[in-house]
Amino acid sequence: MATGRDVAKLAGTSTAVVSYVFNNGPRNVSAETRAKVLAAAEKLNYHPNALARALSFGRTASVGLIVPDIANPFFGELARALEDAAISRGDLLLIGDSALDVDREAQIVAAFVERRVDSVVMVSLHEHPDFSAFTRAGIPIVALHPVDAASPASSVTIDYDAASRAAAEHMIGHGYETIALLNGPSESVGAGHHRRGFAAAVAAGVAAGGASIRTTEVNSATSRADAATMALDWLVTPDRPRAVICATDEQAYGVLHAAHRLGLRVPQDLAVMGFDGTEHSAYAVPALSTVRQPIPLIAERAVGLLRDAESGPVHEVLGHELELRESCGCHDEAGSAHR
Amino acid sequence: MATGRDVAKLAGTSTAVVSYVFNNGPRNVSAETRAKVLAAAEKLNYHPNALARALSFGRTASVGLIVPDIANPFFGELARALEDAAISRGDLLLIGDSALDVDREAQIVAAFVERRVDSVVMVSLHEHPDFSAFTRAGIPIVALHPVDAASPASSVTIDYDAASRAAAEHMIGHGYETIALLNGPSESVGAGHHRRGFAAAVAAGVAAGGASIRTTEVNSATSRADAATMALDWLVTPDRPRAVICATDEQAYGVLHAAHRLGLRVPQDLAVMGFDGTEHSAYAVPALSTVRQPIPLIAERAVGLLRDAESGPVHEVLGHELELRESCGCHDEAGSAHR
DNA sequence: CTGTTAGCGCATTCAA
DNA sequence: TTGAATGCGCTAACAG
Repeated sequence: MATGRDVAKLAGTSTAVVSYVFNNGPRNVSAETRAKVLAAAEKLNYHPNALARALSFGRTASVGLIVPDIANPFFGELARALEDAAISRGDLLLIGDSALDVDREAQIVAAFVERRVDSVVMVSLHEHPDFSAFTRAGIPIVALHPVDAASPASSVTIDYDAASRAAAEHMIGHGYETIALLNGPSESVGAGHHRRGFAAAVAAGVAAGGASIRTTEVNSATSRADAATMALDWLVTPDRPRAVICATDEQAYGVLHAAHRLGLRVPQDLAVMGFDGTEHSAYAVPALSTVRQPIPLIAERAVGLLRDAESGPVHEVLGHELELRESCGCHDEAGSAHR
Repeated sequence: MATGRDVAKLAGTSTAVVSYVFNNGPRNVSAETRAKVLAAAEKLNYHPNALARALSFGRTASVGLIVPDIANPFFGELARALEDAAISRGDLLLIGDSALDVDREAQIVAAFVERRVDSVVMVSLHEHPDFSAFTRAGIPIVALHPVDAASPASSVTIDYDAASRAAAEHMIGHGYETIALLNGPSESVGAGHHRRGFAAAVAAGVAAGGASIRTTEVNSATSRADAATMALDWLVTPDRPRAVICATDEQAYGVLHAAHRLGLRVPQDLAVMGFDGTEHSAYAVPALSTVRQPIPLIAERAVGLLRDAESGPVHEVLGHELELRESCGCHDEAGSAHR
């Protein structure tokens, strides 16, 4: 690869001028020499070495993203949105997939620190993540899930408790009397929020004098495969619930599949509610009712916080939205009337 | 961040020794000083600066991956598999999402070149990609789709023509007499392969004296949203086909959704075949019959080619597999008998 | 407006 | 076995 020196030599100038040209500063360059430099660079296929530049400049123009599972479309959409935001700032987004493996997560954290990413956006596998590797390196970090008050990380999230509660209240409003929460692994990051939101909705329903509701919590990994396997056993029993509220869309897809295999009609025999609200949820069979997280907004705010990150951790809470479609029993897009 | 000099100072040695310790060479270090260096590094939270190291060493220990759409689970799974392969080599995988946008693709290519990734794995948006930015920089590249014979890139693919043909032959074997190909955009990268494979199967069927088959090709973007929208209009007409073969699973999901909305039963009223075979296809409603690409193998071979990439472009063709489930009419996992 | 030069942090050759 | 010194490619302060 050609270096700045090669370009300078060919253009008959110094390396400083080459630098000035490619950075539009900090010194001015005459139009004539600028043209010569550009021509030489073109001819030599010169691309400034970002490593050397970063080493000198003290900034890598890159932000790291760590997600638990890049094969989950929710994180795919998130990565997409963050890349949009990063690129429009002139940064490169480095995506790391921890693949639901804590060792892998640690490896990626280390790799990002060593590569001196300017900042990090992270969805950790841990309930109480250890951000010290980043903070000790002076790398600002935004978590996309709630963090401890004492944590050095900023966060951008929706109000999970409220969102879960809204989902549950909606199902209660449908009049379903046996409702199950299909939660993530019971000690997983978000499980407590879904549990609390669900319980709050039930308590409020009872207080309001509604019919008594039987509830249960079951668990599966956050994947459609696990949820389907689990649901295939679970929903075959005669005391299966009338409605299922899932902690993620992925799990909801698994339930939808299991219901189909078992010959259960959704929503007539089993109502299903998801959580996350990726674009895919609209194209499920049947269309999945879900709680939509505002992914583009989350991405935008996350990089926004990174930009002016000097002022200590900030915690932003964004709004969620109930996306009501067919699977919960609201709309009927498939023909036969119900509800 | 602490530097090697800080560590050397605290350990009472020179920076050279620090380097020797962290690289296990090229010189030996006495156990005693080694311990002192390690202790000092630990205390200072020393992480070697990968940029400086790369600048000096001439190697960044990173491989770039460019995919058209990271929100498509096929590419998510691919990224996952490639990250596995890269990490086991001690490399970091940089994932770039071109988001189906050729300008974005060009930006990522430039960013990877400037960051001097050691090699690139790419699924281009172009039918005839221009790899010159990489080749002129001496960066070896593996495409995961067929490339021109004159191309400097290696490739790892399945035989798309044969795979498409196998899918079509299977549907013909079911006895469906009106079969449509839901292809990608007609000038898109893989459209020609699917078209040829489909045509070959039909011709072979006719030659074998089978019943005459009416065929059509329709097109949509490679997304379930587009496919669903398109199918909603298309399948409502009385002359809709009995079977649809899709160029991607994403499009098949869109068809499944549209069929549901239109009250068409799959496979009784409409048989559907996908293509790609990600894990998700097994959990569709109904389970999707599809052509499975061997993603882990593709990933492994891709980084394998990168390792010993000095010997000019290599083209590997891997095997595909027909994954027969419910949507094509083969299995019935949902109760009522048919076929 | 432009050239010279000193780092940025690390790896490594050459001396010791 | 260890230390001093040089270079990787680029930026920016310092001199012209």
